[in-house]
Amino acid sequence: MEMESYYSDLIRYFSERIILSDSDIKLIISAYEFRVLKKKEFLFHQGEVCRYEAFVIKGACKLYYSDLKGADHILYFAFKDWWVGDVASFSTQEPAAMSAQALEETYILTVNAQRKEALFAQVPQLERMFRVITQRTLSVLQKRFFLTMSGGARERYLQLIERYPTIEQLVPQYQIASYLGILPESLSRLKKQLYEQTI
Amino acid sequence: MEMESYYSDLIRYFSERIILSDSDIKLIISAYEFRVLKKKEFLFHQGEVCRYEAFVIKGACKLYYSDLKGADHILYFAFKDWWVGDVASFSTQEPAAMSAQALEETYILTVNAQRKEALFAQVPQLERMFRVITQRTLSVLQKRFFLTMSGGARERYLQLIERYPTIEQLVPQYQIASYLGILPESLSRLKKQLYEQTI
DNA sequence: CGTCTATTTGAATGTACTCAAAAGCGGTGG
DNA sequence: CCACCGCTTTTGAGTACATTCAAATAGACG
Repeated sequence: MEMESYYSDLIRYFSERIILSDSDIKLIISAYEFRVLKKKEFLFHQGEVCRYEAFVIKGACKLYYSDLKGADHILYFAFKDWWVGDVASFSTQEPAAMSAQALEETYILTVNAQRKEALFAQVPQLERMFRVITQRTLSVLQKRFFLTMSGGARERYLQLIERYPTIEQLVPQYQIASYLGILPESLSRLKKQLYEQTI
Repeated sequence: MEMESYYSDLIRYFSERIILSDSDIKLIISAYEFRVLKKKEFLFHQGEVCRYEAFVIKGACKLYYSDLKGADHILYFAFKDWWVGDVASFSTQEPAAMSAQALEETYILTVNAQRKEALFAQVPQLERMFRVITQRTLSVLQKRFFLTMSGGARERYLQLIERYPTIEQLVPQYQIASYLGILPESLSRLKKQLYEQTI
């Protein structure tokens, strides 16, 4: 796998959403930097400024919030073609509300706020594209919020494995529990209960 | 209060965020339509397309999701200077995940998707402004989600009245319970408990 | 004043949590 | 290859918080 092909994933992602000229593509490639995160390495920590927004080429990250009691709450897992960042911290340079950590060796393309701003000035379609992406992200989170408010852990778990059937192969069970907002013990009991019903 | 002054609220809101020429202002005014929602009137219903995005001039709306059991979950209250809409439904014309209803007589300025698109083409700075607004909305919801995951109802209630000290004068208690994700009975007990601790 | 709606209170229930310990699994080094 | 270690998952017992269902009280509005 050549360096070039890492960028081709990003260009493909953009091209599926907006029309790009050859010069646009050159500008994009020069704005993003390739980087490898080792397993358990952080892209940014909660409480520090999120200086980079990243596009995942290969591997996986988790974005999570650690509460005052020390419990972690996973906002989402970022696999191939997902974005990793704290929107608020990245755009305002204030401390991040969450951390981003690689679950395995992960290849990413990163950009800092200045470069992204400059890129928006050079390729104005990107401004529109990122607005649409942010709208979709907001809408997905709204639905997840409603699901959390209206249902119990069982419903959240069932919807998760329906939406991402392979998730249990990709991340350990205690991380899934953290995503669902329950303890690993509770998820274990939940799965046992579901299994017993199936018999 | 003259019709003109309704628009002045919107123009002030925009002018605080981006630079507008006189012709920009004229375009904005011609894109938005003034409308009054009577108490309990809906701007859009869950399951139907959200055809209008609205800016609140006076009054208040609630945006909420009704779950399968018939319970309501308030996403947010929209007062003066807030936006009312379902971002996903408005932009894709798919069915809305929530409803928007006036809590009292409410004055709004509305725009439909076509007009908003046309306005973006005419006043490109707006595209940027709405991207920033959507980012902030996303960030606020992320924090609320983390609060919901990490804390109990007491913590959510205390943070709400700290952030919006006047909220209890503006909306009835059962609506606040719905916002907090608990039943009115639970909120009643919670407040009693907090009051007893104070003595 | 009377009716309708909102709030409070009570008792029993349920879901997920806490604390604790055992069992399973995977990798490492002897 | 197996024994051991650390980490993950499972299981158990007791607890906490919010719910459910039901009824009583308080408030708002015509």
